[in-house]
Amino acid sequence: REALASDKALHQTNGLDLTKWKRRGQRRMFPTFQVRLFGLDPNSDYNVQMDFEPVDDKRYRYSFPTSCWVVAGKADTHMPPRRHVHPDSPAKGHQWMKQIITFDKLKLTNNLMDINGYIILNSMHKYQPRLRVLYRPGKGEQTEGVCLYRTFIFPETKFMAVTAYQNQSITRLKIDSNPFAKGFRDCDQNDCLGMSD
Amino acid sequence: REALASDKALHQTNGLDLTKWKRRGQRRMFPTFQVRLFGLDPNSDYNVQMDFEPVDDKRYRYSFPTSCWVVAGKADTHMPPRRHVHPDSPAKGHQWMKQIITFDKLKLTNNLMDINGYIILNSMHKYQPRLRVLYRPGKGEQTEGVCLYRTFIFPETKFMAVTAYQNQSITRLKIDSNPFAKGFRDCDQNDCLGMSD
DNA sequence: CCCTTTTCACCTAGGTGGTAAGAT
DNA sequence: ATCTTACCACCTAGGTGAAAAGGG
Repeated sequence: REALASDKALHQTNGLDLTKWKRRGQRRMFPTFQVRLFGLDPNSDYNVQMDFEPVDDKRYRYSFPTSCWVVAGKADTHMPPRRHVHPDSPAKGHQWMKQIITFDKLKLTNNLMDINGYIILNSMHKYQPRLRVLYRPGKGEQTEGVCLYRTFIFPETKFMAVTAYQNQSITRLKIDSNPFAKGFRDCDQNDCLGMSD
Repeated sequence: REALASDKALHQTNGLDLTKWKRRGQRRMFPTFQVRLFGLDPNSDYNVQMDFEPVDDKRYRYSFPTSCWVVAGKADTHMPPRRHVHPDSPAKGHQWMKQIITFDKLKLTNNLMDINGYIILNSMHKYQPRLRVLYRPGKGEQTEGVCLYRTFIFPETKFMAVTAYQNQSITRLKIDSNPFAKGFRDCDQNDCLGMSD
């Protein structure tokens, strides 16, 4: 059951294009990581970032008979972790707090040679997204030059990186909930009778 | 001839949609205002902005017989001018200087009730775009709280605001140079034989 | 009559999973 | 056998001028 919750956040780091080398192998996260911040100093500058921590030292495979992810050996060597800086950074505390922060520009890839600054993950490995809030001391402030930050982890956002979906119910979930996958929806569902359009 | 140069920057503040009230009457500037900055302090924060100044107190109309803009009376009352802050603001001097700054998010409207923060212009009036570079003194700095800025004006960027094109050659120029108008191009031109896609 | 608004087909730009071919 | 890559049809989202309709 725990495993199912993780499954829901399963993401794809699939290959694409190659016509433009820049575009090779990159996909968004879906669902998008969103968060709301409280308690910042309204008039100070903050940087908001995300990174991805390997959950364990294992490689997984999907067992179809049991519909479960099972350990399939030791982890591949991980790349030095990259950080995705939220594009609104830097911004004042009051700007960060006044609305939900959405990481919809964050892109994942399994291309070790990536030069676009995308987050590099190993397929078939499990990851824990992490939120980082950095305080930027102003000029002349006592702590200038020091980097103060705090890390937030939401265990329910763990997921398995894949290049192709392993679990049919995840595929269906994404098709039903991601607007860009509308073309694959069965319009027999009550979805299409609702107020959607 | 001078008038022709202005003509080239002619823009449209045309109406759209209305299904979404938010979307009523707004168009981009084309060609986009672009600029390159030098001589900033690399490690200080700057805001980069644009606004639009009425060139004179006149209203114009287009004389088809003479293919010229002619004065057609006194100017309508202008709205208090809005400022478009470049979305990368604030940023350090070295970030502004390392590449061309493009104002492609700037939108014009003639909707006096606009609530989106778009630039409000009067149709059939002449405008001068202005660039503003604001220096933001850091915390504890001597000039903190004071707003230091410099204004840059490029006379060749003056233009007439319109809701519909008056001059056929402007229409042709835009169709030929704006990628979004590709559907209106005559493919008899040598354009289509070139290395364009 | 002159200008503005609305709607439209046709683009750019880019995010989906399916699918077949490729790689190991 | 298992996972990855490349390509595709089909979407979302939004920027074009043409043309018809609207308004003073």
